[in-house]
Amino acid sequence: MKLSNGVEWALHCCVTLSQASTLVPSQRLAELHDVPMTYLAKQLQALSRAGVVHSWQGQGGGYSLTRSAREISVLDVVVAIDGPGDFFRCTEIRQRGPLAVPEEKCTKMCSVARAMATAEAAWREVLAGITIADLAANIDVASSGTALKDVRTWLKA
Amino acid sequence: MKLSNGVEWALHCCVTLSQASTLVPSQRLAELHDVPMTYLAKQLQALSRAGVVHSWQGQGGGYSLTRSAREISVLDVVVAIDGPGDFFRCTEIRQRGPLAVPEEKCTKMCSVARAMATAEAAWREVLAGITIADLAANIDVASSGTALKDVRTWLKA
DNA sequence: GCCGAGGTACTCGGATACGATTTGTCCGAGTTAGAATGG
DNA sequence: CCATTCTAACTCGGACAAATCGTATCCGAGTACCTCGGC
Repeated sequence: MKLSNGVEWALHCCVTLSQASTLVPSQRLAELHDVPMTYLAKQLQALSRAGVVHSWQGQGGGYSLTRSAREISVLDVVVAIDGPGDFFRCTEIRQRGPLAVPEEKCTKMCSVARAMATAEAAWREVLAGITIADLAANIDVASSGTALKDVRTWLKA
Repeated sequence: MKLSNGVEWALHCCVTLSQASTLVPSQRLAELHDVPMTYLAKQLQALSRAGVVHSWQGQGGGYSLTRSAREISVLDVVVAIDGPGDFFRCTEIRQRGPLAVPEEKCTKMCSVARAMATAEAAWREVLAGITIADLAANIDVASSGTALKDVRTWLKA
């Protein structure tokens, strides 16, 4: 099991957008991160559909965050790219085979599914507690405060 | 992103094996859960390689747990089937493009990768805290104590 | 000089091929149980 | 009757196809800016 590469790109793009004072087209985002423009566009499309970013067409158009970077969690981005589905989907094995449990007896979730759901909830909780603003702040600390400034400068050029 | 179906099968098989007083061949496990025998064998193979179960060849052979059900965590099984790799693998985007950070400056993990790693650790921690014995106990409670007894009886028949 | 219409260039959006990973299947190697045979 | 050998059936293990999902790409729809012409 692995997460789509698009998640990483989307997160970096959101951090970049949080530093932009103007709209940023996908061409420019792709250039900055050195990734295939056409494929990145697909991810941005997903972000747009999920309401994380807003798109503006036409000359001078591009993408912008729909709300403050502090209001966008990492989970929002992950769900937008990877879909809302759970890692683990119970196929109700207990209802199959010679010892099948009748459906009316299955009032509670299967214990296996429950365990996986609990773990997944913990995962989601952590991601929901981290915002794009947090990511940006950490990046800045790691680079001694130059990284975000460089990005802002580059975006204006 | 989704977890392999084999994980669910493997977990149920481990619960079943925890109730067995003798070796259980893959044919019988497949019959009980109503899944393709040949494919289930593949998952059991993975469990065997990971040291979760022990296999015995020849007539009267089959599988058994290598240790007590209380000593086997759900995480052990998941890792055995799905592999030890992380969901998220950082491709070091920060080292690419016009604003690439030189490698010697990358002493700390990327903040994006760190966020994902934290979330994944939380997920693993939950799964590491749940054992096959716990799963069995919960199944039994949900079925008013009949499910495991039925399994034990069926295994002897 | 000002206003408006038109064209053009640039943007995003969905539909479309390719590749990799997961899923599913098969046959061969190894081992044990049992039967047959000789003592 | 017992020990030994042989056979045969049953088990797992790794190697082999098919399907699904993620990756990558292209071309069309839409919009804003700029230019050009008329007033």
